[in-house]
Amino acid sequence: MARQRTTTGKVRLTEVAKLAGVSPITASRFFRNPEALSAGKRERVESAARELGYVPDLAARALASQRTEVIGVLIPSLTNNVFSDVLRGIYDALQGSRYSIQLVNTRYSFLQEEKLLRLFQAQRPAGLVVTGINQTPDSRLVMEAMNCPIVQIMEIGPDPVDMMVGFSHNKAAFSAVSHLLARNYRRIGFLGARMDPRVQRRLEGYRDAMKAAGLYDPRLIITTPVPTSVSMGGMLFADLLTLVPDMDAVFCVNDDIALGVLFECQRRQISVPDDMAIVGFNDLEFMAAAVPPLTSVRTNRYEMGRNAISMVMAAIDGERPEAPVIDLGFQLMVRGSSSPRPA
Amino acid sequence: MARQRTTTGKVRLTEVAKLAGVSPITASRFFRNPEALSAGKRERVESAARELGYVPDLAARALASQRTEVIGVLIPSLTNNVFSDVLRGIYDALQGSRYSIQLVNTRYSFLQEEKLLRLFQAQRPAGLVVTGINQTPDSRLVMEAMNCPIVQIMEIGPDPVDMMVGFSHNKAAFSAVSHLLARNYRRIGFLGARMDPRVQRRLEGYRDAMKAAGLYDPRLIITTPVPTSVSMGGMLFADLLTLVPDMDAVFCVNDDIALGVLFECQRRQISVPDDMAIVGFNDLEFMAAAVPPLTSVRTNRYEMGRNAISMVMAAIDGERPEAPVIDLGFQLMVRGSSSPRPA
DNA sequence: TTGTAAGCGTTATCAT
DNA sequence: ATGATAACGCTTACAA
Repeated sequence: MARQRTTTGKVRLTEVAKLAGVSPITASRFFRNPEALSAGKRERVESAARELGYVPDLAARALASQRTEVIGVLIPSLTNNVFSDVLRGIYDALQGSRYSIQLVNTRYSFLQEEKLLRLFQAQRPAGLVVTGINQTPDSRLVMEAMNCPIVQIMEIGPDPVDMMVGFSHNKAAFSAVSHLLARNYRRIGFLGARMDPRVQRRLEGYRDAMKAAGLYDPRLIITTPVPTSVSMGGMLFADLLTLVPDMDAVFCVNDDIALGVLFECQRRQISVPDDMAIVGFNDLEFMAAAVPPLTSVRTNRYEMGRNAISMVMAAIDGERPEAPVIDLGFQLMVRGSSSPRPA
Repeated sequence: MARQRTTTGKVRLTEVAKLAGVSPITASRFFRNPEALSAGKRERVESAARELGYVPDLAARALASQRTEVIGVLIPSLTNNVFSDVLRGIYDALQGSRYSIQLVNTRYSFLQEEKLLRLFQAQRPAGLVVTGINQTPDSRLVMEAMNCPIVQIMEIGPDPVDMMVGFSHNKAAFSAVSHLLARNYRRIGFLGARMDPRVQRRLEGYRDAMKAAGLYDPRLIITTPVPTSVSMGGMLFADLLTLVPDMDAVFCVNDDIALGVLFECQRRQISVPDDMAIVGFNDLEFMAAAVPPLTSVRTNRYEMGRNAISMVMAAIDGERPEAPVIDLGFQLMVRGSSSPRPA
């Protein structure tokens, strides 16, 4: 009748406490706030724990305390260089803190995102970092119910769930295209792949700039839903050039595409920038090393990750930022691939 | 005197059970194995849970059941393209399973790795994926004490902690260098950055091949502990070429370095492969798109990630692979950058 | 198929 | 600074 659980065979806090000659709660305090103990007990608990090889049980801790030290992170892709920089920032900001990261991959799917948010809900994370600002209504409800600090990253917009760190993709693209216009390029193509919400906004920025200059022509736009790659850049460029032979510049939604264009130009002996200017997006490391060096829009990905985690950790400690939305901006890195063109 | 915990305000399993008119354990079974309930109770529990907005508490579950559905993954870097492919494989293999990933970053530090392993120990993960085979003795002790399936990935060797999926970096490098030798290149440089254990083994493979051909010359080797990058590739190449002006080929420990070499050759009007052959390592996507296309060693990174998780999940279910060590091999992707050279 | 009873290992609360 | 007690929400073991 009585319960006969197979004994865990695991060292518990109680046993450490017994060996140290203190109560369990004192031993518990030792692991969370050693300063709170008298020097004598502190040492006794410490040596008892070491002697028994005690390993605290995080699940028990989470259940008893009703909180965890896990920060959930939702990103849409792991293939993307862009997110590896964000992640680096995230993990760097974490360094030395007591938090750990639970990273999940939404695969650019809002339904997947919704599922994963529900999973997090069951986990009571201490905080959450979510990519983008286009969550489904249900996702928003879940997030609002979660009662923990949440930072939306990569872009900014009105109506944050809680906090935001990012920049305006629209403005960044507008600025890149305006740069080409200012340098006398006129027939500027747009090359886009895997048109996620942020890439869509870059397209809007392109359109705005071209329309403002009275040079908008929908034939200059080519996109594909397929994931991005260097070779895809070459292909898009080749296709567009066939349709628009007088194209004199391209704005690429990312640097991989820009590199693919450069290679395609080399292959076809198209001189860059004399016959074709190239501007990329994100400013990955190779852009400056290319021949010619490629102009790009630097986005502060590492800082976004770092800031997001700092904001979450601060908010957990009750420190709210002055403004809930942080615009990290962007910088146009002008290089040889978009040298001024004679008018 | 009695405990007055601030009520959680949270819907518990008990309440769902009460509303459904069943015992808590029946409700519990519904969430873990709905088939085990009679159709009537199943529906009543389901609607009760929905009505109350029940969210299970994973910590309570973990404590009561003494297990979690988290697989821990330790990787040394997030900046590295190589690991983003491994991660993609990992997350793809996970899709649809009940497991989630806890990803941690060792930063190529064995001490950090040891710390993180201890942290995992407190978490009772269902399984573990660890990068490389060079853990510290203490790390090995922790892993052996963890009593869960463990897969070491990226390389293979004797004496696995539990299971392994990878390939021989030594053989892969040997094969790449042998290819250059077979095509009549003689003064083959070695360019290496961030010399982690696997890169060290590639250096050994290079040495073995050059020695076997009677062409080994330590002056042909240049390395740096600094992290890898495209521009670093250009710099290493430039430095080595100054020291060894008659160099006719380079074996680069990764593709970023190879791309940097290509750009540097373009900059200096060194013809590839006529004046300089280039071979990279990993076969990132851009290698085939470059001009000329760059020869590289394809490593099955995605498959390593996928296999690792499949092996862990199978082992959790008691299914052990026939062999504990899986060699995924490599393929030499021969392209224009290493065309045969007239003898 | 369903239920009863007893914990899982820790921490919050209150008191000293 | 330390301790006694009662949970935290769920599942295991066993019985029916």
